[in-house]
Formats: sequence, structure tokens, C-alpha cells
Amino acid sequence: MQKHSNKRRTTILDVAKKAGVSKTTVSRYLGKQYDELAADTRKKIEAAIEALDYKPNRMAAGLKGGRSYLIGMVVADITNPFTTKILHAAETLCRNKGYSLMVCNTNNDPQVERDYIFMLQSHRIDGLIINTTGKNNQFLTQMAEQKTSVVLVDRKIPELGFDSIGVDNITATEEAVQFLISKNYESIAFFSEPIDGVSTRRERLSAFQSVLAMHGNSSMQHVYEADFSQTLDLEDKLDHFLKSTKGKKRAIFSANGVVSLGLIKAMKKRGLVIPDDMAIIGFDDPDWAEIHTPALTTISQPTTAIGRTVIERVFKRIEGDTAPPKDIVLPAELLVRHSTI
Amino acid sequence: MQKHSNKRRTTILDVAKKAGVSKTTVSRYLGKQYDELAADTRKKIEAAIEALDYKPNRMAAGLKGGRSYLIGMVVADITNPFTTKILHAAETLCRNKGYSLMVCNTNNDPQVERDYIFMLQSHRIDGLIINTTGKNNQFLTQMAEQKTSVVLVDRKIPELGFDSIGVDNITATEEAVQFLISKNYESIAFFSEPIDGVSTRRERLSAFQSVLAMHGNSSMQHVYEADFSQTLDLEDKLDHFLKSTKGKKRAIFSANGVVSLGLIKAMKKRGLVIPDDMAIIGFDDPDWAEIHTPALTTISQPTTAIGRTVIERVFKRIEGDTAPPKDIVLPAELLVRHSTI
DNA sequence: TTGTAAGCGTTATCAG
DNA sequence: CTGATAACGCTTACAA
Repeated sequence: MQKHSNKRRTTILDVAKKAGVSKTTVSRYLGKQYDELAADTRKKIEAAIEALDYKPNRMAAGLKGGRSYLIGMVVADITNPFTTKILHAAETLCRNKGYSLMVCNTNNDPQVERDYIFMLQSHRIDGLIINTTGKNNQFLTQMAEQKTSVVLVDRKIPELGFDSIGVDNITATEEAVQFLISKNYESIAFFSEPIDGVSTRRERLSAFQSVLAMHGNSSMQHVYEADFSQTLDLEDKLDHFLKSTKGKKRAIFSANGVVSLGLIKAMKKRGLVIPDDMAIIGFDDPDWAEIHTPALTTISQPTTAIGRTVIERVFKRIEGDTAPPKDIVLPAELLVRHSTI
Repeated sequence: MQKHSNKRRTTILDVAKKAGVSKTTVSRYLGKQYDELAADTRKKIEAAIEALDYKPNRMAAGLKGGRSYLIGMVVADITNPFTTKILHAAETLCRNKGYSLMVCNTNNDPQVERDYIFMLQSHRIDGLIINTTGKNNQFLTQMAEQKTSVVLVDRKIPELGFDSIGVDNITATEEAVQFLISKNYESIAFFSEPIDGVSTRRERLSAFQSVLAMHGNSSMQHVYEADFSQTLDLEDKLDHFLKSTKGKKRAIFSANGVVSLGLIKAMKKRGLVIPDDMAIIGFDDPDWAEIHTPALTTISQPTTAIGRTVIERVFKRIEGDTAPPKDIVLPAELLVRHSTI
């Protein structure tokens, strides 16, 4: 049985009384304005806080002080290891700064994203880190106008004038596709979730296309956008690729880790052998890439660095930096393993 | 460049004026006490809110009303797919209820956990969902005394009197070990992170031991607690198992998905073939279990159900349910695949 | 059905 | 260095 005692929670006033000083003085202590406090008073306050087990009320502080110590983190898929690793890094730094993270998962649904934006606004978050669907630009702009610092992760939207952090998708994709070409693959497919204006996907696709345009004939190139909400769509598209490239040396460039997983499941189901029947190279480097048989050739994103950088940017903004928006581009790394020959 | 206009944010008073009613009336509208409102007034308020793009301030509401609409979720490893799936389910339900989730990752560090508990207390969270280290019981009790509803996930601590949600570790482990015995494995190892009082680990270990005690001779049973903070500890222990069971038909029972991953990496590094050189069966059913070669035999936990149930419990408590604590035990499922012969 | 007024627990302003 | 006192934006008796 949970007992909720109903004695009033102890407030700053209780502490003040116990320490024999005024609320104001205690508030100064809480605000770490130690230089304005006599060492002696400070000790008394410390003792009182300890004795009363006082926990300051952030809602009250926020109401008056205009700071919530809350950061919103809106992600598209919290189940994706890529997301999770960024989150992990971000979360640690937040804690060190005394901030808390409110995590929101949108499933790439613009309506859900919008609901979250409003909800976060109601909590008066100080900063917002968002992996956006790109369909709520207007609301993001509004947020920024109302004192929350917005930083984009992974996907960028230049018009918005926000800081953004991501990897160099163009270079990484070019490198991967060139690698495939150098291995004499004759038919190369690009598999992705629907591009739908998502910058990351668009960049990867266009790099894919431009490299192939330079090197091969157009029949070499196959682009598939699979709808993951329909169970069989990915498989159908894989079958299509299979049928239309009989006898060719085939490879797939997978636009992210989730797609890779789906693809591999489908291949396994069809008894396809990697890399003999079909090679695969994928963006993102999930834990299992290394233990898969054969080990997966991947493009690894510096997730920890992304997470750190993102948080650093938000805090810079929260602390008042008004420099022009930074578009931070980190390098991704091609890890050649054995799913490509 | 982020422009932060400094015009005062619009408040409930602005809405009241615009609608030609009082703050109170608007507040009633916000509190969805529609039956106390004339249809006409309600429309005027709606219009005013729309026109002014008013966003209620939860901090102010919370300060007065004693509800923060915040739920804290403290997990041990946000990078673990098991965690992430629960989180996903929990998060969705929270949104539907108008609550937000503050996610905190402890890395199983009691000090970090404590810091988070305090931080969450400062935000006056209405509910706490925690996968606890078990080393901060005193503080959890305090929280409950101060009107925060606490629910334990995965790991339980009966003395505390909180609701808890988890799977039937005993039965699931027994089933798995019996399965191994039925396949005539001669040496069976239990690999886990340090037991250290964590209920889940303790339950799995004791079920493992009791089944083997009934069936085999004591030399059949090997227990290893690996320290994952030391890179080579797991590998050393694997080598020890290997050396001490030469010529035997060997199997490993892995206590969770992270351990399984580490184990498989180590085996791969040593050129060990699963299941010929060594079988493996593991708690948790990560995405990659199915595509691994050979596909992994696992014990799958109903993560989505766990997430849903956890949230349901917290809300019940938040809404004032004072029934005795429920210890909810969900079934886990043995998925026999091919890492065991 | 609606309004008045008194807080909720802080911080900020201004004196001392 | 310290202390009154007025906000902050909302909810909730209590009235009307």
C-alpha cells in the first residue's frame, strides 16, 4: 500500500525559518550565488536543508524564473539503436548540467509530432532537440520565437535557421557506392523508407544516383522506397529487384539499419545467400552487424559524438548564443566487412 | 539566427479578456469542466485561444494544482532493446493521457539513480516508473510518501510495497534449462552480469540451479558473473568454461540479451561454431536473434505488454487507487530456434 | 453559469 | 551581505 502522507511539503520558507534567515537568502543559496553569502549563513542554510530534507520546487522556480530545466527530445523511432545511442549520450550530458530530458517518439507521424510540440511548449521546455518529420516547420519556428532553443538532429531544414547536427551523407554514400562499383556489381539497388522530403534520405539517394550516373548505364540503378507500415511491401520490392536483375551480380545499398534488418529477414526467408546471391551494404552500424554471418559491411555514424554535439549546441543557445545557425556535419565511416565481396 | 522575441507570452488573462469572460471561466474550460460552461461561452473561449495561439503554462498549473503531468522513467540501460521496447509502449500511452515522460538512464549506478530521484522530485513528477538498482530504497519510499506513485518494472523489491511488473523468470528459466537437459547437454553454464541483489538475475540463477540440482550431478553446472565494465572479463570467463569442460556437450544459458551479444562476439572471435561447439539459449529476444546464423533460441519477454501494464498501474495510482500493491507477473515465451540442437 | 480573490513556492527588485 | 515585497500564471474555494 502506498501511503501518501498529507503533511505539507517543506518549502523554502521552512528552510529559511530553521536557518534563521529570509527566503531571499535561501533562494540565493539555491541559485548558487555563493559570493553574496556569508560563509556562516551558507552553513546554516545547508544544515537546515539537510535537516528538513528540503527539495526545491522546480515548477515554482520555473514559473518565476522563466527556466524549466527541461529539454525536449523528439525522435522518430525510439526503438532504433541509432536513436538510442544518441539519446544515451545526450541524456548523460543533460544530467550533468542539471537538466532533464523529456523523450517523445513520433513514429514519423506529423500529427503526433505536432501534439508533442504543443505539449512540450506547455511545459515551457528550455530547449528542443528534434529529428523532425519536416511537416511542422511553422510550429517549430513559433517555438523558437518563444524562447526555446531548437536544434535539429539527423535531418535538417535549412530554411528554418536552426542549428543542425548530422553526418556527411553525401560523402559516405558516394564512398559506399564507389566501393560497390569497384567490386564490379552490375545491378545496385537503393532501399529506403519513403523519401518524403526527409533530408537524410534525400541526400543518400541523390548521392547514390549521381555516383551511378557517372559510372554505369542507367539500367544498373534500382530505387525502392518501401512502406514499412505494410508488412509485405518490402518483400514485394525485394522480389521485384530479384526478378528484374536475373543473372546479374547484385548488391543492395540500404538507407538505414531498420531497412537492413528487414531486408536481411526477407532474404533469409527466401534462402538467399549473402553476399553470393546478393551483397548488402547498409547505413548505420547496429550491434548485430558484426556478429551477423557474414558480418555486415556498414556505414557507421558517430552516434555518441552526435549526441554530445547536439546537447552542446542547445546549451550554447540556452545560454544566449545568438551566432548564426551552425550546420554541423560529422564524418561517417565505411566499415568493410563480409556482406560484400 | 534564432530570434527570441521578448513580447510577453500570452496568458490565461489575455484569453479571458479577448473572450470577454473571467480567468476562472477560461480555467474551467482548460480543465475540461465543460458541463459548467454555457455552450456560447465555450465557443468564445475556444475562438480566443485559437486567435491568440494560447498555450497554457503547465508549470503554473502544476504549482497551484499539485499535478505536474510528468512521469519519470528511470531505466538501467536505455541502449538495451528490451528497455527500449517497454519505453516505446509506455511513451505512447503517456501521450494519450496528456502526460510526458522524463527518461533517465542510470547505467545501474546507484549514485546516478539517486541523483535522478532527487532531480525528478524537484520536478514534482506525478509518477515514477523505475528499473531500480535496489540501492536507493529509502529514497523511493520517501518519494511515495510525498505523493509520487511509484511502480517497479522488471526488478522487484517486495519490502517496499510498490506495484511491480515483470515476467515469470522462474518458470521461463526452468523451461529453458529443462529443454537443454532434454537435449542431453552435459555441461551447462549460466552467464550473467553481476547478480548483486537484482531480483531478475537472482530469480533466473536460482531457477537454473534448482533445475540442474534435480537432474544432474553438480559438475554439470557452471555459474559465471561477468563484469561488463572490464572488456575482457566475459571472454576470460568463457575461456574458463571452455577449458573446464573439454569433450563435453556444452550449452550456455545467457541471462539477458546484452550478455548474449557479448558471448556471441566472443565465440565468433574464437571460431567457435554454434551449436556444434557450444549451444546458447538466451533471455530476451532482440531483433537480431532471428536473423543470426544459426537463429537464436531465446526467451521472449512481452515487452509491449509490460510497458502498457506499467503505465496503467501508475495511472491507477495517480488517480487515487489505494489497493494493496500488485505484483504483476507476465509469462515469457521460449522460442526454440537453432542455436540449440 | 460565472466572477472575485487568495494562494501555490519560487525569484527579482529594491532598499537597507 | 541580507530582507521585504511584488510578481510569475494558474486553480480553487467562496460568492453571486
